[in-house]
Amino acid sequence: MTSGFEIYCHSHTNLSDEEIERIVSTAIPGSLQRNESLLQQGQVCRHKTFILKGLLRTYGIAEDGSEYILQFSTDNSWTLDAESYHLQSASQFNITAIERTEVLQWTRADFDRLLTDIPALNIYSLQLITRTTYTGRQRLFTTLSASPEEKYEDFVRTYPDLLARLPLHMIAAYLGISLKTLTRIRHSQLHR
Amino acid sequence: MTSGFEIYCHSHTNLSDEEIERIVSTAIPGSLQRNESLLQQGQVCRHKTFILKGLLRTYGIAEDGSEYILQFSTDNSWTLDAESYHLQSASQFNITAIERTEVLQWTRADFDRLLTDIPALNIYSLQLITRTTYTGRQRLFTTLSASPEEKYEDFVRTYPDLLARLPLHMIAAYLGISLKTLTRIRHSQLHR
DNA sequence: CGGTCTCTTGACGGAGTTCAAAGCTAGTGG
DNA sequence: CCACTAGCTTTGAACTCCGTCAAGAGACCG
Repeated sequence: MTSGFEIYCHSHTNLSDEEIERIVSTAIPGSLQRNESLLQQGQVCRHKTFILKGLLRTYGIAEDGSEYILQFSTDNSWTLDAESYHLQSASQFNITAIERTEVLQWTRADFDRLLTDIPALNIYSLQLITRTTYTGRQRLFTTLSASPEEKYEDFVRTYPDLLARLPLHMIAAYLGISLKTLTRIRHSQLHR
Repeated sequence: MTSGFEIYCHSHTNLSDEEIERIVSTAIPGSLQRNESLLQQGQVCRHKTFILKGLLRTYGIAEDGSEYILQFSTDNSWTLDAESYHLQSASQFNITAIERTEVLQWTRADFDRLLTDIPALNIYSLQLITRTTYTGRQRLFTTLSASPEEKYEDFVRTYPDLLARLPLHMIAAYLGISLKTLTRIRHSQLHR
Protein backbone atom coordinates (compact mmCIF):
# COMPACT_ATOMS: atom_id res chain seq x y z
CA MET A 1 0.00 0.00 0.00
CA THR A 2 1.46 3.33 -1.05
CA SER A 3 0.20 5.91 1.38
CA GLY A 4 0.08 9.65 0.84
CA PHE A 5 2.97 9.89 3.22
CA GLU A 6 5.21 7.80 1.01
CA ILE A 7 4.32 9.81 -2.06
CA TYR A 8 5.03 12.96 -0.09
CA CYS A 9 8.43 11.67 1.01
CA HIS A 10 9.42 10.80 -2.52
CA SER A 11 8.71 14.27 -3.81
CA HIS A 12 10.00 16.29 -0.84
CA THR A 13 12.99 14.40 0.51
CA ASN A 14 15.95 12.34 -0.59
CA LEU A 15 14.92 9.36 1.49
CA SER A 16 15.34 5.92 -0.05
CA ASP A 17 12.46 3.45 -0.26
CA GLU A 18 13.96 1.41 2.56
CA GLU A 19 14.33 4.44 4.78
CA ILE A 20 10.78 5.53 4.10
CA GLU A 21 9.57 2.07 4.89
CA ARG A 22 11.45 2.08 8.17
CA ILE A 23 9.95 5.46 9.07
CA VAL A 24 6.44 4.32 8.22
CA SER A 25 6.87 1.13 10.22
CA THR A 26 7.26 3.06 13.48
CA ALA A 27 4.35 5.38 12.78
CA ILE A 28 1.10 5.15 14.69
CA PRO A 29 -1.91 5.84 12.45
CA GLY A 30 -4.79 7.76 13.96
CA SER A 31 -7.86 9.71 13.09
CA LEU A 32 -9.67 12.64 14.61
CA GLN A 33 -13.31 13.60 14.50
CA ARG A 34 -14.37 17.15 13.90
CA ASN A 35 -13.62 19.14 17.09
CA GLU A 36 -11.51 16.38 18.55
CA SER A 37 -8.17 17.48 20.00
CA LEU A 38 -4.70 16.27 19.23
CA LEU A 39 -3.26 18.27 22.10
CA GLN A 40 -4.75 20.35 24.88
CA GLN A 41 -3.35 23.18 26.90
CA GLY A 42 -1.49 21.79 29.91
CA GLN A 43 -0.72 18.44 28.33
CA VAL A 44 2.70 17.41 27.09
CA CYS A 45 3.02 17.05 23.33
CA ARG A 46 4.20 13.45 23.06
CA HIS A 47 4.06 12.97 19.32
CA LYS A 48 5.22 14.43 16.07
CA THR A 49 2.25 14.38 13.72
CA PHE A 50 1.98 14.19 9.95
CA ILE A 51 -1.40 15.02 8.45
CA LEU A 52 -2.45 12.67 5.67
CA LYS A 53 -5.75 14.38 5.10
CA GLY A 54 -7.81 16.89 7.00
CA LEU A 55 -7.46 20.24 8.71
CA LEU A 56 -6.25 21.23 12.16
CA ARG A 57 -5.83 24.48 13.99
CA THR A 58 -3.27 25.40 16.64
CA TYR A 59 -4.61 28.00 18.99
CA GLY A 60 -4.19 29.61 22.37
CA ILE A 61 -6.72 30.99 24.80
CA ALA A 62 -6.28 34.58 25.95
CA GLU A 63 -6.97 35.65 29.50
CA ASP A 64 -10.50 36.78 28.64
CA GLY A 65 -11.26 33.36 27.20
CA SER A 66 -11.13 34.25 23.54
CA GLU A 67 -9.30 32.12 21.05
CA TYR A 68 -6.37 33.12 18.82
CA ILE A 69 -5.22 30.82 16.05
CA LEU A 70 -1.50 30.55 15.41
CA GLN A 71 -1.61 28.10 12.57
CA PHE A 72 -3.76 26.02 10.30
CA SER A 73 -2.31 22.67 9.27
CA THR A 74 -3.64 20.66 6.40
CA ASP A 75 -2.88 17.71 4.11
CA ASN A 76 0.79 16.77 3.79
CA SER A 77 2.16 18.91 6.57
CA TRP A 78 3.45 18.44 10.08
CA THR A 79 2.12 19.74 13.34
CA LEU A 80 3.10 19.73 17.00
CA ASP A 81 3.85 22.11 19.82
CA ALA A 82 7.60 22.25 19.29
CA GLU A 83 8.41 23.62 22.71
CA SER A 84 6.31 21.11 24.59
CA TYR A 85 7.60 18.29 22.41
CA HIS A 86 11.26 19.10 22.85
CA LEU A 87 11.22 19.99 26.53
CA GLN A 88 8.42 17.62 27.48
CA SER A 89 6.80 20.56 29.21
CA ALA A 90 3.16 21.56 29.52
CA SER A 91 1.82 23.07 26.32
CA GLN A 92 0.17 26.47 26.27
CA PHE A 93 -1.62 25.71 23.06
CA ASN A 94 -4.30 23.44 21.70
CA ILE A 95 -4.39 21.53 18.45
CA THR A 96 -7.89 20.59 17.33
CA ALA A 97 -9.47 19.12 14.22
CA ILE A 98 -11.65 21.38 12.10
CA GLU A 99 -12.48 18.56 9.73
CA ARG A 100 -12.20 14.82 10.12
CA THR A 101 -8.47 14.24 9.96
CA GLU A 102 -6.21 11.27 9.29
CA VAL A 103 -2.73 11.36 10.80
CA LEU A 104 0.48 9.46 11.30
CA GLN A 105 2.27 9.94 14.61
CA TRP A 106 5.68 9.20 16.06
CA THR A 107 6.73 9.28 19.68
CA ARG A 108 9.67 11.45 20.57
CA ALA A 109 11.86 8.42 21.33
CA ASP A 110 11.07 6.70 18.04
CA PHE A 111 11.55 9.82 15.98
CA ASP A 112 14.83 10.70 17.67
CA ARG A 113 16.14 7.28 16.81
CA LEU A 114 15.11 7.76 13.20
CA LEU A 115 16.86 11.12 13.14
CA THR A 116 20.05 9.60 14.45
CA ASP A 117 19.98 6.69 12.03
CA ILE A 118 18.85 8.45 8.86
CA PRO A 119 20.90 11.48 7.83
CA ALA A 120 18.53 12.38 4.99
CA LEU A 121 15.70 12.68 7.50
CA ASN A 122 17.85 14.92 9.63
CA ILE A 123 18.54 17.22 6.71
CA TYR A 124 14.89 17.32 5.79
CA SER A 125 13.90 18.15 9.38
CA LEU A 126 16.34 21.00 9.43
CA GLN A 127 14.93 22.41 6.19
CA LEU A 128 11.48 22.15 7.66
CA ILE A 129 12.24 24.00 10.85
CA THR A 130 14.10 26.64 8.87
CA ARG A 131 11.10 27.20 6.65
CA THR A 132 8.86 27.36 9.72
CA THR A 133 11.03 30.18 11.00
CA TYR A 134 10.64 32.15 7.74
CA THR A 135 6.89 31.90 7.61
CA GLY A 136 6.70 32.79 11.28
CA ARG A 137 8.64 36.00 10.67
CA GLN A 138 6.49 36.87 7.74
CA ARG A 139 3.38 36.27 9.76
CA LEU A 140 4.64 38.40 12.62
CA PHE A 141 5.44 41.28 10.32
CA THR A 142 2.05 41.18 8.68
CA THR A 143 0.31 40.93 12.02
CA LEU A 144 2.19 43.95 13.27
CA SER A 145 2.05 46.16 10.23
CA ALA A 146 -1.04 45.42 8.17
CA SER A 147 -4.54 46.84 8.55
CA PRO A 148 -7.39 44.38 9.02
CA GLU A 149 -8.26 44.70 5.36
CA GLU A 150 -4.68 44.04 4.26
CA LYS A 151 -4.47 41.06 6.59
CA TYR A 152 -7.55 39.55 5.04
CA GLU A 153 -6.33 40.13 1.50
CA ASP A 154 -3.00 38.60 2.43
CA PHE A 155 -4.77 35.59 3.88
CA VAL A 156 -6.85 35.10 0.75
CA ARG A 157 -3.74 35.37 -1.39
CA THR A 158 -1.71 32.97 0.77
CA TYR A 159 -4.36 30.35 1.53
CA PRO A 160 -7.02 30.54 -1.20
CA ASP A 161 -7.84 26.87 -0.72
CA LEU A 162 -8.52 27.20 3.01
CA LEU A 163 -11.03 29.98 2.54
CA ALA A 164 -13.91 27.67 1.68
CA ARG A 165 -13.09 25.14 4.39
CA LEU A 166 -13.07 27.53 7.33
CA PRO A 167 -15.83 29.28 9.24
CA LEU A 168 -15.30 33.02 9.23
CA HIS A 169 -14.90 33.30 12.97
CA MET A 170 -11.78 31.17 12.73
CA ILE A 171 -10.31 33.35 10.03
CA ALA A 172 -10.99 36.30 12.32
CA ALA A 173 -9.30 34.48 15.21
CA TYR A 174 -6.33 33.84 12.94
CA LEU A 175 -6.05 37.43 11.77
CA GLY A 176 -6.57 38.85 15.23
CA ILE A 177 -9.63 40.90 14.29
CA SER A 178 -13.27 40.67 15.31
CA LEU A 179 -15.78 38.70 13.33
CA LYS A 180 -17.68 41.93 12.84
CA THR A 181 -14.74 43.62 11.17
CA LEU A 182 -14.14 40.63 8.92
CA THR A 183 -17.73 40.65 7.73
CA ARG A 184 -17.50 44.38 7.13
CA ILE A 185 -14.39 43.94 4.98
CA ARG A 186 -15.92 41.17 2.92
CA HIS A 187 -19.03 43.22 2.40
CA SER A 188 -17.14 46.26 1.21
CA GLN A 189 -15.12 44.13 -1.21
CA LEU A 190 -18.24 42.93 -2.98
CA HIS A 191 -18.98 46.45 -4.16
CA ARG A 192 -15.91 46.92 -6.35
CA MET B 1 43.16 37.08 24.56
CA THR B 2 39.95 35.64 25.87
CA SER B 3 37.12 37.40 24.10
CA GLY B 4 33.53 37.59 25.27
CA PHE B 5 32.75 35.14 22.53
CA GLU B 6 34.99 32.49 24.01
CA ILE B 7 33.54 32.96 27.46
CA TYR B 8 30.09 32.69 25.97
CA CYS B 9 30.97 29.46 24.17
CA HIS B 10 32.31 27.90 27.33
CA SER B 11 29.13 28.53 29.25
CA HIS B 12 26.60 27.83 26.50
CA THR B 13 28.06 25.00 24.43
CA ASN B 14 30.06 21.81 24.71
CA LEU B 15 32.75 23.04 22.36
CA SER B 16 36.35 22.24 23.24
CA ASP B 17 39.01 24.94 23.47
CA GLU B 18 40.48 23.83 20.16
CA GLU B 19 37.11 23.96 18.45
CA ILE B 20 36.39 27.39 19.82
CA GLU B 21 39.76 28.57 18.65
CA ARG B 22 39.11 27.22 15.18
CA ILE B 23 35.74 28.98 15.09
CA VAL B 24 37.22 32.26 16.24
CA SER B 25 40.02 32.03 13.71
CA THR B 26 37.58 32.24 10.77
CA ALA B 27 35.60 35.09 12.27
CA ILE B 28 35.74 38.60 10.87
CA PRO B 29 35.60 41.24 13.61
CA GLY B 30 33.67 44.41 12.89
CA SER B 31 32.06 47.36 14.51
CA LEU B 32 29.04 49.53 13.78
CA GLN B 33 28.37 53.13 14.59
CA ARG B 34 25.01 54.22 15.92
CA ASN B 35 22.50 54.06 13.03
CA GLU B 36 24.86 52.10 10.83
CA SER B 37 23.33 49.08 9.10
CA LEU B 38 24.42 45.48 9.12
CA LEU B 39 21.91 44.59 6.43
CA GLN B 40 19.54 46.58 4.29
CA GLN B 41 16.33 45.62 2.58
CA GLY B 42 17.10 44.23 -0.87
CA GLN B 43 20.61 43.07 0.00
CA VAL B 44 21.61 39.46 0.53
CA CYS B 45 22.52 38.52 4.09
CA ARG B 46 26.03 37.17 3.59
CA HIS B 47 27.12 36.71 7.19
CA LYS B 48 26.10 35.12 10.40
CA THR B 49 26.71 37.67 13.15
CA PHE B 50 27.50 37.33 16.83
CA ILE B 51 27.14 40.46 18.93
CA LEU B 52 29.96 40.97 21.42
CA LYS B 53 28.59 44.21 22.74
CA GLY B 54 25.93 46.64 21.62
CA LEU B 55 22.34 46.69 20.43
CA LEU B 56 20.73 46.07 17.05
CA ARG B 57 17.21 46.07 15.75
CA THR B 58 15.74 44.01 12.93
CA TYR B 59 12.87 45.80 11.27
CA GLY B 60 10.74 45.99 8.17
CA ILE B 61 9.17 48.92 6.42
CA ALA B 62 5.42 48.82 5.83
CA GLU B 63 3.84 50.13 2.65
CA ASP B 64 3.13 53.49 4.20
CA GLY B 65 6.77 53.89 5.16
CA SER B 66 6.44 53.22 8.85
CA GLU B 67 8.83 50.92 10.66
CA TYR B 68 7.99 47.73 12.56
CA ILE B 69 10.61 46.04 14.68
CA LEU B 70 10.74 42.26 14.69
CA GLN B 71 13.61 41.83 17.08
CA PHE B 72 16.16 43.49 19.29
CA SER B 73 19.54 41.78 19.51
CA THR B 74 22.04 42.56 22.19
CA ASP B 75 25.25 41.35 23.82
CA ASN B 76 26.00 37.65 23.42
CA SER B 77 23.38 36.81 20.87
CA TRP B 78 23.20 36.07 17.17
CA THR B 79 21.49 37.94 14.42
CA LEU B 80 20.87 37.56 10.69
CA ASP B 81 18.03 37.36 8.22
CA ALA B 82 17.75 33.58 8.19
CA GLU B 83 15.79 33.38 4.96
CA SER B 84 18.13 35.67 3.03
CA TYR B 85 21.16 33.94 4.50
CA HIS B 86 20.05 30.42 3.66
CA LEU B 87 18.59 31.08 0.23
CA GLN B 88 20.97 33.90 -0.66
CA SER B 89 17.91 35.88 -1.64
CA ALA B 90 17.10 39.56 -1.21
CA SER B 91 16.19 40.43 2.34
CA GLN B 92 12.96 42.18 3.20
CA PHE B 93 14.33 43.41 6.46
CA ASN B 94 16.94 45.77 7.83
CA ILE B 95 19.34 45.25 10.70
CA THR B 96 20.66 48.48 12.18
CA ALA B 97 22.70 49.50 15.21
CA ILE B 98 20.95 51.41 17.96
CA GLU B 99 24.17 51.75 19.92
CA ARG B 100 27.77 51.39 18.90
CA THR B 101 28.13 47.66 18.40
CA GLU B 102 31.01 45.20 18.21
CA VAL B 103 30.46 42.01 16.24
CA LEU B 104 32.05 38.85 14.96
CA GLN B 105 30.95 37.63 11.55
CA TRP B 106 31.24 34.46 9.50
CA THR B 107 30.51 33.98 5.82
CA ARG B 108 28.04 31.31 4.87
CA ALA B 109 30.78 29.18 3.31
CA ASP B 110 33.04 29.36 6.35
CA PHE B 111 30.27 28.67 8.82
CA ASP B 112 28.90 25.75 6.81
CA ARG B 113 32.33 24.18 6.90
CA LEU B 114 32.48 24.64 10.66
CA LEU B 115 29.06 23.06 11.00
CA THR B 116 30.16 20.04 9.00
CA ASP B 117 33.41 19.61 10.88
CA ILE B 118 32.24 20.30 14.42
CA PRO B 119 29.28 18.22 15.64
CA ALA B 120 28.99 20.14 18.90
CA LEU B 121 28.49 23.35 16.91
CA ASN B 122 25.81 21.66 14.89
CA ILE B 123 23.96 20.61 18.01
CA TYR B 124 24.22 24.07 19.48
CA SER B 125 22.91 25.63 16.26
CA LEU B 126 19.94 23.36 16.31
CA GLN B 127 19.13 24.29 19.90
CA LEU B 128 19.39 27.91 18.94
CA ILE B 129 17.01 27.74 16.02
CA THR B 130 14.60 25.70 18.10
CA ARG B 131 14.57 28.33 20.80
CA THR B 132 14.09 31.03 18.17
CA THR B 133 10.99 29.21 17.05
CA TYR B 134 9.57 29.13 20.59
CA THR B 135 10.06 32.79 21.26
CA GLY B 136 8.63 33.60 17.85
CA ARG B 137 5.46 31.71 18.67
CA GLN B 138 5.18 33.38 22.00
CA ARG B 139 5.64 36.76 20.40
CA LEU B 140 3.03 36.06 17.75
CA PHE B 141 0.50 35.01 20.34
CA THR B 142 1.07 38.09 22.45
CA THR B 143 0.91 40.34 19.42
CA LEU B 144 -2.38 38.80 18.40
CA SER B 145 -4.07 38.53 21.75
CA ALA B 146 -2.82 41.21 24.11
CA SER B 147 -4.02 44.78 24.54
CA PRO B 148 -1.47 47.57 24.11
CA GLU B 149 -1.16 47.82 27.88
CA GLU B 150 -0.59 44.11 28.27
CA LYS B 151 1.97 44.15 25.49
CA TYR B 152 3.90 46.88 27.21
CA GLU B 153 3.81 45.11 30.56
CA ASP B 154 4.95 41.94 28.89
CA PHE B 155 7.82 43.80 27.26
CA VAL B 156 8.92 45.32 30.55
CA ARG B 157 8.78 41.90 32.18
CA THR B 158 10.68 40.18 29.38
CA TYR B 159 13.32 42.82 28.63
CA PRO B 160 13.73 45.00 31.71
CA ASP B 161 17.33 45.77 30.76
CA LEU B 162 16.46 47.05 27.30
CA LEU B 163 13.95 49.54 28.60
CA ALA B 164 16.55 52.15 29.50
CA ARG B 165 18.55 51.71 26.30
CA LEU B 166 15.73 52.25 23.82
CA PRO B 167 13.89 55.36 22.69
CA LEU B 168 10.17 54.96 23.23
CA HIS B 169 9.27 55.20 19.58
CA MET B 170 11.22 52.00 18.98
CA ILE B 171 9.39 50.20 21.74
CA ALA B 172 6.18 51.35 20.10
CA ALA B 173 7.40 50.08 16.73
CA TYR B 174 8.20 46.76 18.38
CA LEU B 175 4.83 46.44 20.05
CA GLY B 176 2.91 47.58 17.01
CA ILE B 177 1.24 50.51 18.73
CA SER B 178 1.52 54.25 18.27
CA LEU B 179 3.94 56.33 20.28
CA LYS B 180 0.99 58.26 21.63
CA THR B 181 -0.61 55.15 23.06
CA LEU B 182 2.64 54.06 24.64
CA THR B 183 3.05 57.41 26.37
CA ARG B 184 -0.52 57.20 27.61
CA ILE B 185 0.06 53.76 29.11
CA ARG B 186 3.23 54.84 30.86
CA HIS B 187 1.50 57.90 32.22
CA SER B 188 -1.44 55.94 33.58
CA GLN B 189 0.91 53.47 35.27
CA LEU B 190 2.59 56.19 37.26
CA HIS B 191 -0.65 56.85 39.12
CA ARG B 192 -1.01 53.46 40.78
C1' DC C 1 -37.98 18.96 11.16
C1' DG C 2 -35.83 21.00 15.15
C1' DG C 3 -31.64 22.75 16.79
C1' DT C 4 -27.10 24.34 16.50
C1' DC C 5 -23.80 26.72 14.10
C1' DT C 6 -22.82 30.39 10.90
C1' DC C 7 -23.13 34.77 8.84
C1' DT C 8 -24.95 39.42 8.45
C1' DT C 9 -26.51 43.80 10.05
C1' DG C 10 -27.53 47.86 13.09
C1' DA C 11 -26.63 50.99 16.87
C1' DC C 12 -23.49 52.57 20.04
C1' DG C 13 -19.32 53.48 22.57
C1' DG C 14 -14.60 53.79 23.17
C1' DA C 15 -9.83 52.94 22.52
C1' DG C 16 -6.25 54.08 19.53
C1' DT C 17 -4.55 56.97 15.63
C1' DT C 18 -3.28 61.16 13.41
C1' DC C 19 -1.85 65.83 13.48
C1' DA C 20 0.27 69.47 15.72
C1' DA C 21 2.80 72.00 19.13
C1' DA C 22 5.88 72.66 22.77
C1' DG C 23 9.18 71.50 26.48
C1' DC C 24 13.05 68.76 27.52
C1' DT C 25 17.49 66.17 26.99
C1' DA C 26 21.66 64.83 25.42
C1' DG C 27 25.13 64.88 22.17
C1' DT C 28 28.00 67.84 19.07
C1' DG C 29 30.85 71.23 17.49
C1' DG C 30 32.81 75.58 18.02
C1' DC D 1 32.98 74.48 28.53
C1' DC D 2 29.09 76.41 26.76
C1' DA D 3 25.63 77.09 23.20
C1' DC D 4 22.96 74.99 19.97
C1' DT D 5 20.50 71.68 17.60
C1' DA D 6 18.40 67.46 16.63
C1' DG D 7 16.04 63.96 18.55
C1' DC D 8 13.09 62.46 22.21
C1' DT D 9 9.00 62.72 25.03
C1' DT D 10 4.71 64.52 26.47
C1' DT D 11 0.27 66.49 25.83
C1' DG D 12 -4.04 68.19 23.66
C1' DA D 13 -7.89 68.05 20.29
C1' DA D 14 -10.48 65.78 16.90
C1' DC D 15 -11.65 61.88 14.44
C1' DT D 16 -12.20 57.26 12.82
C1' DC D 17 -12.18 52.70 12.76
C1' DC D 18 -12.85 48.70 15.26
C1' DG D 19 -15.10 46.08 19.00
C1' DT D 20 -19.07 44.86 21.92
C1' DC D 21 -23.88 43.87 22.33
C1' DA D 22 -27.90 42.26 20.36
C1' DA D 23 -31.06 40.36 17.11
C1' DG D 24 -32.41 37.76 13.23
C1' DA D 25 -32.02 35.08 8.95
C1' DG D 26 -30.01 31.22 6.66
C1' DA D 27 -27.64 26.75 6.24
C1' DC D 28 -26.39 22.42 7.56
C1' DC D 29 -26.67 18.14 10.40
C1' DG D 30 -28.54 14.74 13.00
